[in-house]
Amino acid sequence: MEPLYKPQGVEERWQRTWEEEGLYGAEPGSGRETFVIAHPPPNVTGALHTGHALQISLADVLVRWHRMRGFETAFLTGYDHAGISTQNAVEKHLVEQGTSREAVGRERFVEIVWDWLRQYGGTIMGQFRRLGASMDYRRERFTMDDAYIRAVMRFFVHLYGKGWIYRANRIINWCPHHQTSLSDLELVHEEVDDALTHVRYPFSDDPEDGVTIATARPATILADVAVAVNPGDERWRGAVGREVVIPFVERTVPVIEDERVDPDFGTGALKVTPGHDPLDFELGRDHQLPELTVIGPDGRMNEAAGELAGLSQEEAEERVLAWIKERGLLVKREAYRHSIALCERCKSRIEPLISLQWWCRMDELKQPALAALKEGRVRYHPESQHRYAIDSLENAPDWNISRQIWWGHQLPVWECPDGHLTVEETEPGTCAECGSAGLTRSEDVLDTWFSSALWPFAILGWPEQTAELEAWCPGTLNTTAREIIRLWENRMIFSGLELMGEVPFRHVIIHTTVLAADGRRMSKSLGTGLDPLELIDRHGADATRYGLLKLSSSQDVRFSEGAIEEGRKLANKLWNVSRLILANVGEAKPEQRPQALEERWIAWRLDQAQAQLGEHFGAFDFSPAMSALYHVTFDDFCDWYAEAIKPRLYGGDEDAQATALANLERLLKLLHPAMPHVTEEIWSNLPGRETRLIVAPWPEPLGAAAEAAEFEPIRTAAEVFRRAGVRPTLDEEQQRIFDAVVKPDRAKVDGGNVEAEVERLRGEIQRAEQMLANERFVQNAPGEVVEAEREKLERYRRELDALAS
RNA sequence: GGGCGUGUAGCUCAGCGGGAGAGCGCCCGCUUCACACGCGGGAGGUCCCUGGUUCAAUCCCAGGCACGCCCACCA
Repeated sequence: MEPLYKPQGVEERWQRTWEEEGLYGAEPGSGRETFVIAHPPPNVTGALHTGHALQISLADVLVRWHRMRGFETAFLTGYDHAGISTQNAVEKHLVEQGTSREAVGRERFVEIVWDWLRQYGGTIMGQFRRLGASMDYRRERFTMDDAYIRAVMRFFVHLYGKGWIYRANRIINWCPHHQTSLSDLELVHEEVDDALTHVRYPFSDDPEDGVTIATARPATILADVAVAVNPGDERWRGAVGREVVIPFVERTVPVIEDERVDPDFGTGALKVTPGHDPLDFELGRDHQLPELTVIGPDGRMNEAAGELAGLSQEEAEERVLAWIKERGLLVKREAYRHSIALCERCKSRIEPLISLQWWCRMDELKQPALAALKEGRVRYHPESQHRYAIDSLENAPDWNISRQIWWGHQLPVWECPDGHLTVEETEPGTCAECGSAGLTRSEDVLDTWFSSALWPFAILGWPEQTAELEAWCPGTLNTTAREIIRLWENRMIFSGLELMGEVPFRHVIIHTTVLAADGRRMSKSLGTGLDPLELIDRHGADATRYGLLKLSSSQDVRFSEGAIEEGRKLANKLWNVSRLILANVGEAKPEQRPQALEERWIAWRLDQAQAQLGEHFGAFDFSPAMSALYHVTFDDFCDWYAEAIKPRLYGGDEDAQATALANLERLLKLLHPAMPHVTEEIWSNLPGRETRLIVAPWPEPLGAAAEAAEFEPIRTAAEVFRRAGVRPTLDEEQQRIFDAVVKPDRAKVDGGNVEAEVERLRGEIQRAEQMLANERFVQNAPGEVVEAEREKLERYRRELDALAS
């Protein structure tokens, strides 16, 4: 064995072995307690990023821990068809080949997508494997599998049957590039430098006077149908009820009043354009105003724009402004910085357009989910995210679920020549209403999140009553990033409750967002992304897992490679202490024979570490769990225990050898969930080892807690061993130095300088005496606090006496 | 405009009513027989500011300053 641990090669070998030996596999119905994670399906065209890597590390450490603890673990995975992303990728590919989506037509395009996915898709699962994710890859599912499609159709028809899915003409977010509607959640907002134009709209009966409005989009003036002011706005009191003339189109429209107009913005007068602005749309509906549209789905001026038809909005704006200026109606034009909505994928400016779309009503659908959240039947961690999730759900607006793209779940909606709609899971022969034939299917597809909402149970076979569904639903937990709460987590919860009367999982871990080292968001387009595969290549999967878990926290953290390096060092340290033990155990078999002080001490420390690990994993606190592993390995196991037993190992003391092997086994087990590869590799080198560590039973505590009384008051390893005179590998001078060390403790004992320790103890005694002399403290503090203080005082006095003698 | 959160050692972060900590970095000394991805020693901090509560505050409360994220229809 080389002194330097090299993960390359070792890790791939174990990943292959574990999978080939079926150790990742899960089978329902073992009767054992279950631990189930339906891992978020990555985009089928996606590549591993740091968020995935963290998410997998979190989930896998819990999965492996539970597997060792004897749970029936199902770590399930698969792909999302990712409608818009995938369509984009394939369209780009077509353009490179000199053709286009439109040229090949819908049917052929969908075939091409499938071919393309077979060729280029699905690479990410190999990357999951490279991290050591112990998923049941045999059960991989895809959101476009036949069975999955049936589940999605069932869901739609069910909601439609309850009257919770409906079609309506409303203003929606339109992406001119993708030529589809988008939900609010698929937008990003960006600040831009723009201009705010103040224009006077003359009164029809007094062209010299009028109402001055302010607009950032003069091109939409053509679609104005009213001017609105706030009812409390004195400035415009006289204008209400009169009519003004819209510039350029010279149409006469009323001046109305509405509470929603902000008197403090601009001039306090709002031009109302229901066709091209969400607020105006609502005003228009409430005041029964006409809805005019002058911008088309391509983002350019349409036929209704008359002589401006076909122009870009910028060109149209110039023409309108020129017209206004000529007639002296331009009051002013000022620099204006505001935020605009962009498509999150292509960054095109979102065009608010009126469009006939399908909607999912949320008011009733969300109620059981709200109740489940409030009652804690599903729990978000950390707690702050639980409150946010409830809040988001309470405020969830109706959901636009239709998209005008080609790749996705086509709506199960058929229209007959008379315009009647038939909604069924499979194609109906005739119209449900009039019985006529010749039905045509809706061209729209469903929002990808509509199908994702079924993930944790659709992959188990729902709506069929399968053994998997029976055994693994509700699952245990789901891990995800904060921004996915509304898009996915809440939707899975209400879907599960609606369709099965059951929550789909019990816990949701909202994990840290890992930012780039400079504090910016990791993003491919910013160039701040970080390739986890590169980290794995350089430091190993174990180190990468350890590092990401160490970084994870309750807040966002900046990436620092130091954390990964710490993991690499830990793997190396473990490797080397194993070499020490394996090279010096002779024929011994692992067995606990704790006799010497150092053996009783390390048993106690391993118990403590194991208990801490359980607490931290149980609370989903990964960073302190990693710290505990690091310190028990470096400080306790290597620095003190291994050093202390060296002479006995070398001297052929069989008790020491057998116990060392047993302790090493325990340490490997504790480390395995976080660092599976290096621990399995060492495990395979232990004498007479036939089973795999991945399925080895989690150790029973040695019950060494009873020993705690012996060690607890002494507080530090250094003191334990100083008193016992153990550290025999060192010569006298080194012994003196070592004796002076109190490494794992903050109390600094300079053994070569007794005065300093005496000084420290005197300080402690003085502080404790002061507190105990303080009547208010003694009277008001809880009894056990005062008692603890008394005990401390006595202990300090004893230690001082011992030191003095 | 709302909501949430963060300001602790040079860096990345723990701790959260009675001792100011970890890893990395830095300085000094060690080719010690598992490991220089190591061992030992050390320097380095008005725990953002100002008030308040408390016998006691980095920790609780109020205000301020500075950052970050999310939400929102300010044309």
